[in-house]
Order: sequence, then C-alpha cells, then structure tokens
Amino acid sequence: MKHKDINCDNCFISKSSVFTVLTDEEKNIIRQNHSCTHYKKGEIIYKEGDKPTGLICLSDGKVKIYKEGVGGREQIVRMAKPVGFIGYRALFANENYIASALAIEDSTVCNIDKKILFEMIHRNTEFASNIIKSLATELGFSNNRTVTLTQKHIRGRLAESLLFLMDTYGFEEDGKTIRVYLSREDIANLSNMTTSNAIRTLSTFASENIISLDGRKISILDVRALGKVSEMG
Amino acid sequence: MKHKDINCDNCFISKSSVFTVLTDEEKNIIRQNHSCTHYKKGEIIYKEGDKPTGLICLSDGKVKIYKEGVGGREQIVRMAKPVGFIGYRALFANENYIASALAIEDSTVCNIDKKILFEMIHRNTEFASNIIKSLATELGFSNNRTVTLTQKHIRGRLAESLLFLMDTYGFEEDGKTIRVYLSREDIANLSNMTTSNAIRTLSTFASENIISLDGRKISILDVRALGKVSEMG
DNA sequence: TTAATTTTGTGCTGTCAAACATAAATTCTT
DNA sequence: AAGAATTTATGTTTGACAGCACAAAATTAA
Repeated sequence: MKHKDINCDNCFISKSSVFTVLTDEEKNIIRQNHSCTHYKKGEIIYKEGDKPTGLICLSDGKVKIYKEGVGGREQIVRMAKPVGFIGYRALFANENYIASALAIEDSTVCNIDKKILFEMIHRNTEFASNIIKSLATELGFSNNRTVTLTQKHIRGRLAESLLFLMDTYGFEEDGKTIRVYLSREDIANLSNMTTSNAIRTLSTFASENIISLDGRKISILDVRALGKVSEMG
Repeated sequence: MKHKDINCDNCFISKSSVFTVLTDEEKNIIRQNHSCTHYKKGEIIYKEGDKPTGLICLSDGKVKIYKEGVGGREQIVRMAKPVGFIGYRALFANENYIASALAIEDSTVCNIDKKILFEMIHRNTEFASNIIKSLATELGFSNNRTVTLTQKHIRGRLAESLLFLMDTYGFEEDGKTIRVYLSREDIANLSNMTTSNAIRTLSTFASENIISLDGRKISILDVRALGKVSEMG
C-alpha cells in the first residue's frame, strides 16, 4: 500500500544527510526525480532477492533490515532511522537485495532514481567521497558485529543490542526510555538468540536494576553496568 | 623487516585491479608516489588500532585479515590475494584499523600515499565508482558471513570455509588441491570454531570422501557434496 | 462480551560445541 | 642428533543455549 505525493523534504534538508555536499542545482535535480512513498507499520519495503530500482531515503519512521537465515531464522542486520539510506548496498554493488526491509513504524521514504544518483556521483566528487566513507564505516560496523555475535555470550550480546538501540534511536523525554518499541522476538533476532532467551535475559537485567521493563518500553537505568555486561559478558 | 625497492608492478598492470580505469598519466602519478615493502611469512603488516598511512596493495603473496575477539580469540575476517587491497576500509572510513593483517606467505605489498589516493578519487570519478562498488560488494559479503557464522552448524561452517578458500585461491595444477596452506588453527579461526573441532570435522569430511588430507594440503574431491553440506549442515 | 490470536513468560530436557586432557607427529633449535 | 616447541589428533567432560511444552497476559477480531 503506497501513497504518492507525500512530503519527504526531510531527506534534502537534514544536515545529517549525505546530500549536504550537493549544490542547490544538484539538489533540485534530485528533487525533480524523486517520489515519496508511505508504508504502514509492518509493511515490507523490499524483499531479499528484489532488484533495487533506486536509492531509498528514510524520511520519517523506523525500519529494520533483516536476512532470512538457516530454517527461516531471522537475523536483523541493521536498524534504520531518519534521515538515512536503505538498500544502498545492493544498488552500489549492482546486485539484488540480500536482505529485506520492513517498516516497524509508519514510515515515509523518498525514492531517488538510480540513473540520477549515479550521475550525481560522477558530477560531484565530494558526494562520491561521502558515499565511500559511509560504506567503509558500515563495513567496519558489520565486521565488528560478526565477531560480537559469534563470540559474546547471551548477556553480552543482549547488552550490546540495547546499547546499540540507545545509540541509534536515543531516549524519550524521560532520558532513559529507549525511543524504539520492538517485540521480544525482534530483540532476539537482533541479538542472535531465541525469543525465550531474550525474554529471560531482559528479566534478569531488570532484576539486577540495570534496566526496567514496562511492556515494550525498555528504560536503561545503569548505562555503565550495561556497558560492562556488553564487554565482559 | 622491510626491504625497500622491491618490484610491485603487478598492482598497476593487473587487469583485475581497480586501477585499470586510471589514465596513463594518473597511473604514473601513483607510481611516483608509491613504495614497496616485503614481508616474510608470519610477519605482521599492520595491527588493530594502528593508524593507516596509505592504501596497501597486495602485489604478491597471501594475507589474512583478522580481529581479536573475546579473550583474544581470533576471527579471520577476510583473506587477501594478489592483486587486492588491504586496509582500505579504515583508510576510507578515516578510522584506525579494526583488524590486523598478517602475511601467511612471503608477500610483497605496494603502499600508495593517502593524499595521492584521495586526489585520485576526486580526479577520476570512474575510479571513485569502482571503489564504491568494491566496498558495497564487500559489505554484502560481510553481512552474509555474519548470518552464516552465527546460524550454520560446525559442518556447514567448515564446508563453506573450504569453498571460500577454493574460490579465493583456486586449485593447484592437479585441479583439486586448494592453493593455500593454512594451519588447522587458521581454518578454525576462519570458521568460528575451536582447533579441535576443525581437525575433527576435517577428518570426518575425509572419511566421507568429500575431501582428502595430506598435512596442510586439502584437496576437494566432491565439490557438490561440499556445497550440500554448506547449505544443509 | 466472548473468542481467537499473538505476545510474553517460565520451567524442563536434550544437544552441540567448547573446554580440558593427553598423546602422537611434525617442525624448529642448538 | 637430541631436545624443545609447535601442530595435529582423539577421547572425555562440561555447560551454554536451543527446543519444546505450556501457561498467562495482552491484543485483535467477531
């Protein structure tokens, strides 16, 4: 279910966007060659195996990027927030998507035509450099994650995921509640463990006064302790 | 132990290099701003935490890129072959190295000055595009690996590693012996398992006539079966 | 409201792979 | 060549975590 003509100016305005290095003229070219789409919570933006048609910029909402592994077991690879790109890896590698994207909240995205994007890369070398830097940073993140997920124990993995969510989405006004509301299953799929173990370990953290739980609301009471658990297990 | 003035023309000549899109003039600029270094088997090229000084191109030899994880446990992130780049991720992300590089065979590398490289990216957009594509491909590889290493069982992980080594380094003249000679420990660190389990599982594969073993020589007798084990466990 | 479905929570059991122990074979030293 | 050190090999023990079963709570549907 897609609604056309929705505002996603966010993508062009935000200072945290890779687009900041574009000239006004270049920004206009992109503006003239983009379309906006809205996705309701739970809707799929693209699926593993699909062919990318352009660059997708998340203007508003939250999106999980996940891969289907052995026996359909899901592994969340990345969590996207506005303003950030989605599906750019496959686009730049000239491959089909190797992961799927799903809106975990109502989300608005901006689609930028592939051809225009590549033109821009050739036109503006600063822009190209920014993309190179983003990809390199993301690759470092992925390499770290590989080691974390394979070597840390359950407690460490979960603690790291909570810190990651905190870093990515920040806190609500109370300064402690993580600004994202995931199911226990999603938390498990982010941390490479079963849902039961995610639930169990979250409860343990709560009983140790490291976090507090209220449904899907997770509040971090002791960042330091959480960091320690993430490091030491 | 580094020896200066060693030939690494390979890096500029090879058609599989990202440098192919450079003009002769650009190639000369790089040639004039490079230095060659030789490393003996077992020598470290750079260590996790070091600051990159330039782009390193592996002209000859074989190199493993690995991270130290929990309790010093090593995870091999990547295996490099000529002609290929090493340590470019940290350079492009403008970070310190997050992994170490070690020559597993006598190796010759070519060091290209950081400043010259970035100039080249700004000069030649085709070159920049190539780098973007390489990074995006590598990121896909890393994401796949994360899922593989966390979800597949020992047999599947080892089978995948053997296929990976086969793809990367190819066969000796006999058409079946993998052209790289790793210790069982390295194979274990590539496959996220203990050395004992690598040894044990290799023996099992040999007893199933999927591979044959002769010291560090590993010959693949049944690629198909190996692929099946990699897929199914 | 009741029923159905999904999500969350908890205990129990089984198993895969790490950890440990030990020995044989190979490689490196001196 | 003898000894030390490293790598390879194999058996045994242990423990972390998955798998399963089931119950309670929350959400959605009728």
